[in-house]
Amino acid sequence: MAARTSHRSAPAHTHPDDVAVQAALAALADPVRLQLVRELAKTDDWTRTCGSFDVPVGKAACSHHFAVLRAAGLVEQRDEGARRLNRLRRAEFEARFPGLLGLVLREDG
Amino acid sequence: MAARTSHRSAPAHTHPDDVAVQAALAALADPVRLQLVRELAKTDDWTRTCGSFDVPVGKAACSHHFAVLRAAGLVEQRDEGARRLNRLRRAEFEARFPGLLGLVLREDG
DNA sequence: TGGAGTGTAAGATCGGCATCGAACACTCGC
DNA sequence: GCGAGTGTTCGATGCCGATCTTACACTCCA
Repeated sequence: MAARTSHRSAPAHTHPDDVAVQAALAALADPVRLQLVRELAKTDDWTRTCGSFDVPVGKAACSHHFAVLRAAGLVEQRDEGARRLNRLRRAEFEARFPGLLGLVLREDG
Repeated sequence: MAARTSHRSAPAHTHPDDVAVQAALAALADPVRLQLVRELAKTDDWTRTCGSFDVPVGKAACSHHFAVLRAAGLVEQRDEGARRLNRLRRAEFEARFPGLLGLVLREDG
């Protein structure tokens, strides 16, 4: 199994190509998830852990939101030791839904 | 009151500029509303009435959905006699959320 | 090996939204 | 005026999703 840092089962990912427009919109229509995506976009890939976000919800809810973002093809997760690192799938998502990520990351409401 | 065809109170409209991204996404994340927008895009402006859509819901729900689309700056309505005609606000919405309407109107899921 | 830190899973609760049925308002043609 | 057609509003209902608490699994480090 090569150089795996973790023995935890890797989370199931969905490629943006397999995501319906409606699912993508629904994923981004939630305020908490919107904040997660925006904060995630501000930092480098594989630097933010699930619990490092300043969201007004508990860790269980936060974990749930990341599962939704994963299913929508918006984020990718990788285990590194006890932590689960995240990455925004900019390129793939942009290829599937051109412009959508840009709209969401704009400053204005 | 000039040349009004109707005496019914005109529905309240919201300009896309006053709509938050999240509200726009939420409006389009519903399957029925998505269908309404798509069908509306296929025909000329001011030709479709509220009840002329083949949606799997009653007229009360349909009326509600049009109110949501109106509040999201997606459609404009105009009374003409007993009927309420609709128009997709392509240009204004495109100016506010570039590319979003195009994504939604694409053929693929 | 034990404790701290991190994330997930399960079960319960709660609120919001989509929907419906019925009643009402308005317009048009007879 | 009356009936048909069209659309909105109201109240009630049902369901899905967001959230919490608790418990569990896993990793790291002392």
